[in-house]
Amino acid sequence: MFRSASSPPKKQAVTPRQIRTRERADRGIPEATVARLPVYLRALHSLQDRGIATVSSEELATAAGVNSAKLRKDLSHLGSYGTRGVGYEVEYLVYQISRELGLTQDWVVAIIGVGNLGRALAGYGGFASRGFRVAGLLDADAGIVGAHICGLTVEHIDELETVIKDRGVSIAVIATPAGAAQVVCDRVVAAGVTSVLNFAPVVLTVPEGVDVRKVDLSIELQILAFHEQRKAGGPMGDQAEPEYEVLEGDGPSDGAQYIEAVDA
Amino acid sequence: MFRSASSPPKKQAVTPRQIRTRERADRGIPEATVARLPVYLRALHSLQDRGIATVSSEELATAAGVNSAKLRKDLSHLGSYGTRGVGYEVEYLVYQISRELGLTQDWVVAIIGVGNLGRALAGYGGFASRGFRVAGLLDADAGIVGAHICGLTVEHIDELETVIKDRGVSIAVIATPAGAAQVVCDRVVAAGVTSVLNFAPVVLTVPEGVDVRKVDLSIELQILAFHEQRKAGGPMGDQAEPEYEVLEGDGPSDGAQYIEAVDA
DNA sequence: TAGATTGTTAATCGATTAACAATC
DNA sequence: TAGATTGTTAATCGATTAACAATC
Repeated sequence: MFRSASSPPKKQAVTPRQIRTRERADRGIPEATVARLPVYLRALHSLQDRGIATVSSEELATAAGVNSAKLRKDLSHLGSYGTRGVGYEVEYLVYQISRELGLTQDWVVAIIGVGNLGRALAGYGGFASRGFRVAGLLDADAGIVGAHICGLTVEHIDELETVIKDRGVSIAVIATPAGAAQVVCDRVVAAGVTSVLNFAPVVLTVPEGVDVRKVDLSIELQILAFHEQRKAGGPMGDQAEPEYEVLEGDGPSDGAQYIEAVDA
Repeated sequence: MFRSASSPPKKQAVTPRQIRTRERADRGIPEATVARLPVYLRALHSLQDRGIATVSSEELATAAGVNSAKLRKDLSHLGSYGTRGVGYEVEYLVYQISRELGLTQDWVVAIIGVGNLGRALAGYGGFASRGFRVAGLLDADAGIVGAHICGLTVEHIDELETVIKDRGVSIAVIATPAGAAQVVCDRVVAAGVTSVLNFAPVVLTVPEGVDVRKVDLSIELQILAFHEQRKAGGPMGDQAEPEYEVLEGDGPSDGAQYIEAVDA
């Protein structure tokens, strides 16, 4: 507060790029950084468990699987929470990252679809410890409704709107079959939910202002397969290099030779 | 083949940037593109199911949830598989993307850890239809070993190396508790696996040449919470805008005022 | 003070996007 | 030919990284 209008920075020409960068920095934290904060938080919790009170960017970066420049850059978006020559105080950093991520408050979650995946999610210990409280399990299958899972009773999907409104659900986890996902999504959004975590293998359509994140087991495997194929063991791994060199600087319609390579 | 040395492109100065871009284009497909190919493939399969034979970049992009320029750019990395004025032939594009991702061959998968999550993965229909064959389910719990799940018998973790080698497993899916994940990972890598899909909430350390992808349920929720917090409903949502304006052009250590805002 | 480590700068890299020439 | 749509270009954007001044 008391530092508001003090000591303006040295006067200098400002490029459009710099203006945009500054606006972004002021407004929020880069998406890539947000996605890594939970990873840092987990590493910090692990350090806490081991009774470590202070950590350097180098050590924390290693624990989180990133390079230290990236870690420092990421943390600098939150503020100056380290001490030069010393490092970061673990407990303080845990608090700051938690607050930034919104984990100092509780989030009420409903899981829709109580198959194996829904059950796995309901029983996942990582939720409760991070401020996520599962307050509803819903399913369309009458054979599952009424079952007791992880201290909750499975309710019928007809109760969806009631559950969301009465219990203040703000995050919906969709673990239904693909065919039901969009309908369920429309209903939770209509009931006021603005954050959806989707495990169904479909692209959900939502109105402006609603956030959807997608976890797709099959897509991850397909990405692995792509890279696996390129390794020595893959059937095309050895041919790839010379094949591409022949094409260097060539025009479009390179595609034709791929087919030949496969048919041959 | 027969187009190798024909018609060199117009002579012109080439910047270092262009050289790098060309090298990358020749060598492979950008990671961001690879990650989207499975999404396009799914959308195309859906079109096939509906009997649609041809699709424009605009339509396919909408179905996949991306913009059409990005889609065309992505597909251009594979080759020229469209027809100007017409669009893409669905069946042909399915084939080309499948081949590029390595889905025209079968990949043998082992799932380690047969809790609810492992079971969900074992039963996931999206695998078999994409060329992934689950050939092993392993667990350390004697109470689960021997159980029949999705046509497979759960085997003891002691059999891990045998299963991997005898059945030609090339992708390991780790669905164990956090504490067991690194040990299991070390073992599958030692047995020859070079692609790992990790569901355990830990950062795995692997040697050069081994690919690890990570799916973390808790991290996805935390990212959602961050954005949810910034919306109108969140406690800071309304204050954020004016608060930031005061800081515009101010020096470092902006962080201090965040704390004040919370404490106040 | 000397050593250590942060926070920031600036260069580079990779990804996105609008626009449009090429061409069916 | 006229209309439609691809494939490519080039501008812009956002992310990564090494290097180092600031400073504990």
